[in-house]
Amino acid sequence: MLRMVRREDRASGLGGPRLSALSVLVFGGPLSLAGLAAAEQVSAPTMTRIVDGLVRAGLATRAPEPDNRRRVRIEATDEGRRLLDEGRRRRVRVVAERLARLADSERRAVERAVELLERAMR
Amino acid sequence: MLRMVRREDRASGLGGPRLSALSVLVFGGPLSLAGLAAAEQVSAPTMTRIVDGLVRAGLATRAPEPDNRRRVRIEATDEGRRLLDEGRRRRVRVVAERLARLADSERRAVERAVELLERAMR
DNA sequence: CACAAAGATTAGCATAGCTAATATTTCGAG
DNA sequence: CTCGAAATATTAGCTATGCTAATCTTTGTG
Repeated sequence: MLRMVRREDRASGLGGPRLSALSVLVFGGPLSLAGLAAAEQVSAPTMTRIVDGLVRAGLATRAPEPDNRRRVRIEATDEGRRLLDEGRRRRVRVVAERLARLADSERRAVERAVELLERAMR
Repeated sequence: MLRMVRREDRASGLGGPRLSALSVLVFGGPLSLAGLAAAEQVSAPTMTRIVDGLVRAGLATRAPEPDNRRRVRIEATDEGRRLLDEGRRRRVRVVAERLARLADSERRAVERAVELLERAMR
């Protein structure tokens, strides 16, 4: 999901992959390991260790699914949600400050270009 | 310099940091280790090892500077230049194909927005 | 000459990426 | 109902990247 670690993100103490996986859990809800690995385009063993780190840090929980105990259900904790919200606020603030330098009409032009690019790149 | 490894880059067999450092050498010319580390915003020991990899792969050379032998001069090889050019062609082609979906006026609107954002983010 | 400063490397640790091999649980065929 | 195959996750073992602290080499200076 997230693809880069920016200066504003480093305050969290988490590396990019953990932060990114956590954001999938927070904004997309609980997932199996395979689901999370697919969402992050990473192999299952790699995701196992990223989740290890999140669980150790108290940012996610891991428990076997009751229906099918081959699967694990990975879920963000409240602390994980809080950490991510703070990170997002920091990020948004940095970009918002810079966008505020543009005139209203210029900002509208940027919005329009974003729409065009989203359509073209899809 | 480069910040992400895209699908189109992986054909090179190089990871993001090596590819990125190589691009600095190719487009910016030879540099000392400290110079390259600063350009890539990475510590000197980290850059030492990235350069190790480039040299092992035959994509860069490392030699002591004759004037001041404390320094090393790191330079891209012809093979390094070739590899990077091919990667760039792949990348440019992917984006160009998608941009071709836009009408001329739309593409001009995107260009204008890029200028605005470059100014605002600086 | 002796010692400090500059520049690079080495040592040692953690995170992330991979593939191959190994549990563990579930399902299906007979 | 049992036994083997499939599904899912983890472990093992490798490489690459990131860091700081310690070291080595070269240069400059009192």
